[in-house]
Amino acid sequence: MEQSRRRQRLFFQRGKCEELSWNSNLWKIAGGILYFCSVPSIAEIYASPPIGQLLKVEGWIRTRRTTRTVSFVELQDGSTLKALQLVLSHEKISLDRIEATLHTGASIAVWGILRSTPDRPQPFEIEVEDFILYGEADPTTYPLQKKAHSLEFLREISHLRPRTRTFQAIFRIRSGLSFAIHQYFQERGFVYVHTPILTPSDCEGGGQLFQVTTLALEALPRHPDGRIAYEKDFFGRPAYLTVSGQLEGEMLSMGLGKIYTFGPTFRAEPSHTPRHLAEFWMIEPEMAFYDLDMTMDLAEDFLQFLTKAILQRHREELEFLREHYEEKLIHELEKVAESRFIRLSYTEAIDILNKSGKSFQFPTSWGSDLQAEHERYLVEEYAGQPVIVYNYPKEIKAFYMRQNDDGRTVAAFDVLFPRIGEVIGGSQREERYEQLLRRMEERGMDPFPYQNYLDIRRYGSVPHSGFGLGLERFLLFLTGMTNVRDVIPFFRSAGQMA
RNA sequence: GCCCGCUUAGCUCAGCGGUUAGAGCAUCUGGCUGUUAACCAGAGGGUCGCAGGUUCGAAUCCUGCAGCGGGCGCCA
Repeated sequence: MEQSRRRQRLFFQRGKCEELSWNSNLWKIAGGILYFCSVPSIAEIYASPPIGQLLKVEGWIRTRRTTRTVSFVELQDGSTLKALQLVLSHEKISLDRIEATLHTGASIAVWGILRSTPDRPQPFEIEVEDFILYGEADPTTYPLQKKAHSLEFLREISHLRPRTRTFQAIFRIRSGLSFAIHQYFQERGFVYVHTPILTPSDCEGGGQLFQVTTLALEALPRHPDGRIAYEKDFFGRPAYLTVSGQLEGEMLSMGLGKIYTFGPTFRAEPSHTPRHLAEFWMIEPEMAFYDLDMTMDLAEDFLQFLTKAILQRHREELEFLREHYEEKLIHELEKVAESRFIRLSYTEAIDILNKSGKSFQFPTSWGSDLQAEHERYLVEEYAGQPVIVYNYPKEIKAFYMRQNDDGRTVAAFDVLFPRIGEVIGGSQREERYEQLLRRMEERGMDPFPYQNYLDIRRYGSVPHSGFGLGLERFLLFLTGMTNVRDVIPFFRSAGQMA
């Protein structure tokens, strides 16, 4: 911006005017003098309006309103949720040309002077000298209109929904959140590591995996006994898409100290809910020498840092989403950013639920997992703010979580948020070789695929901990959306590839 | 995987056994002293998701299927 404005102040040679083309930033005025136009984004114009200057602006048409002598176009270019009003005098630009081309969704470049309009709803507008059409948008078939559309409808046109302010706001917040996540960890000495996407084992045994193969599915090579001949597959053995980078993250943290992963994760579970995706993004920090309390402190500080970052850096987007989707959005974010999370041991949580006087669909008793209705009660009725539940019964948690001295609980924790439930799950890991092996045997797990994972307990093992944050679920909280399909650009879920 | 709901014009929806299926917005046409979801008038636009059944008669009732949405489970 600064550079292009300086350029505009330079003088240029006299000469004949070039034909306007899409990449032309020249403009001829009376006398045949050629000027360079600056080509600011709409965000730059709002940040520092170059009133009275000749500009070239490019974007997509949001709406057009035509009166007898003049037409108004609202132009958006993605740089801000705000639109730029263009004024087209029918004396300069024929009404026929306007009506033939300037429809909602069409893309154009305009040249014109920025005029201040202090007595109008918008602060300024472009008095258009001329425009060119990049791409038309036939109004009889273009799906988007100037009126609001349902999120369900927009899900069917995932290639066009980035044209809406709703999705511009969401994807800007998603971008800002990703940046803030890196910022938080980088400023605190964490190393960003890339754990593999292709994995050899169905680690954790729980989630269903997507199998990856180069074998011809219609003619699988088989052994005489009918087994599939995986030695002919690409890796010489079965391969899958990762369901978590945690096990590799632990190995990396045993050398690098504090690490985090931030990447895609794949689950082949046919869950038809507003909270599940087959491909989603997860952040998994893993810290050597961290116990459960330190990790819960980190998780709370992390979530508050991210929430504050979005409040500070994405006010415009939050205001838009608050106005159109969730009245309490900013209020909720501020509350989370400011107040300490309530910490309850699992045993305390069960006690509170038992004494609540509520009749739950699933009864609460020590040893059973907390259901969605229980989490909702704890967060929304009991605490009124985020809750961390820790020290769960070992039977309902994963094999790698560290056993507590009581013999019946593990050092696990979940962070429960208003509206979205569990946003973080984490634990101190079992760093003692014998205990880990015994846990796996109790569960009937074959330790063979976990030799490397066990090995790091044999050589220089240390107490360590980590957690996982589901990016899309946290984005539900930050944006006020209620379906994870609306916070990822192109969703993949059971039976659907947007 | 289990349960519930929805599917009518490009979009959002009304009609829920009885003439030729409606509204707003969008589109098109005309009008309008610069509009702000502009406004005013008019026009075009529908195999009422698909298949079958009940009935003198089905958008409407029943069955199956499909798609979408939601609740629960699993989880992040």
